[in-house]
Amino acid sequence: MATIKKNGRSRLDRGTLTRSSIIEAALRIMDESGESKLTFARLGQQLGSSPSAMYRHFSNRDEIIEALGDDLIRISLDGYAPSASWEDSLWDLAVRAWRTYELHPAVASQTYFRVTRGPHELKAVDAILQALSAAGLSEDEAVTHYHLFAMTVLAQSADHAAKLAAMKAVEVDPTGRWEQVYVPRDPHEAPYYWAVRDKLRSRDDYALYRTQIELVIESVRRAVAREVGAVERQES
Amino acid sequence: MATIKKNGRSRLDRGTLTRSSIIEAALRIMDESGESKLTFARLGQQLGSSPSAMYRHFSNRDEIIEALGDDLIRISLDGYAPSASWEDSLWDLAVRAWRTYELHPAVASQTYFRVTRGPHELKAVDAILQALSAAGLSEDEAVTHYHLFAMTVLAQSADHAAKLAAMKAVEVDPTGRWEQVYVPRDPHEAPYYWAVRDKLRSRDDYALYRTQIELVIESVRRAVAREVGAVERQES
DNA sequence: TCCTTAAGTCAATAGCGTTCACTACGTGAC
DNA sequence: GTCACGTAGTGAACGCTATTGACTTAAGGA
Repeated sequence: MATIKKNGRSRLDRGTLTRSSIIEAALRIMDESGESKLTFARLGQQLGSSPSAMYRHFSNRDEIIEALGDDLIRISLDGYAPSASWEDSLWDLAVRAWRTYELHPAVASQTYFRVTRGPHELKAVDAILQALSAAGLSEDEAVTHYHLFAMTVLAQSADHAAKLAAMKAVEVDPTGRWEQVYVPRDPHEAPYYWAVRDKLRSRDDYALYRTQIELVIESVRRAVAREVGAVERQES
Repeated sequence: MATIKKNGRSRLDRGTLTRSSIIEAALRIMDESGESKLTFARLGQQLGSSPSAMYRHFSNRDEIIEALGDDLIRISLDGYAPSASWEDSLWDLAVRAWRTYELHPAVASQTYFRVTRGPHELKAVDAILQALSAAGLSEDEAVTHYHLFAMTVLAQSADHAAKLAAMKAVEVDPTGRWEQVYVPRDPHEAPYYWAVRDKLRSRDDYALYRTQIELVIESVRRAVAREVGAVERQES
């Protein structure tokens, strides 16, 4: 891999570094150490190259993060195929996003709100629209519910990912701050809180996520019923 | 304010800097220039002090951001009082969060996922629980729907804020990247997308937000009805 | 075979958060 | 009144960061 040059210094062969090998290393670094640890120096270490070699493949750090965002969509959709039932398709897409974001929380929290304009983003949009079309929605309702579904999936999965990333970041710095959560000083200050303070602690983000997806799908069902009803009224 | 010392150099009077004056300056900087521009040097400029003077009031940069988070909740709840209708109360809280996050997108996108453990966070939790209690929910259902409501409000408002913050950051750097959004190469590559590509562009995040809040409130109504029904069945 | 292109390297720069020893002001004890 | 102490504000470091430009040299076409 590395060639020894005349002057005694080693240097990577031409073509050793590629966009995808850099993204792969960047993903590994982010997963293991968090967003702030993704530096050019670390990338250089991981790849056995000079830090500034990255600039031959990406014009700046932000472009690397953007590429990571599209890669996350690629990972998420890997092997996806529409189900017979449109509801199953939406569930599949929703769960895939959650799982992927959970596996790569640092990347997820840094990229979810970006429009990557990469090839995989388009596939994801198309997959959602296909499911909504299969449900029987008109184009207008499909667009509305596409936004509703995508917004719910991305925002909630990213919210969960951001918390995971923040917790991981604190874990390394062992101050134990995340245990003191929700400890008020005086009962009368927040009586409603006080009454349920023990129950508040246990929180299953994934169960809440599923509830929200169910609400969105229920909304799709109602929209389909409305449109079917409208057509029937028109025909009678 | 600044005293001239014997040696000819000026120095701020003792007590000029406070946590709240620093937070105020930090909020202004973030609003005007975005998250990455909040530096100790800039804070020093704004306040006419040495950059390192901040360390007498905050132990590091992260603690400043955390304090900004609690301040955002304070701003959001300023003047809030429960309405006669629990639905109005929830709507009020939801709209307040959205508006505040929209006014301070850089701060919002950096703080929404944190637990500030500040005094105002507790008030917000209590206000939501109060509304759900007024709706007639049991403690268990109130806790569940508290999480559902809070997760929806925070994640969606923050998602919107993150986009605003990202757009602002790009605005300064005028590459015009945000106009190329959603432009595919080949119709057959993403046929469902292609069919509605024009309709996809116009997107009203706030309208979608209101739809989601409506879905959550509808879910509360159904839970209330379920519980009323359960009690009546038990009595008969 | 030579010559152009571009991938990888290295050194330099400016800006960042953070630390530390230092200075001098305001306060409480006497 | 005055004296000592605690502490707010200072300024000079430190090590790390992204980014740039000049360089070397491998690869590939003419």
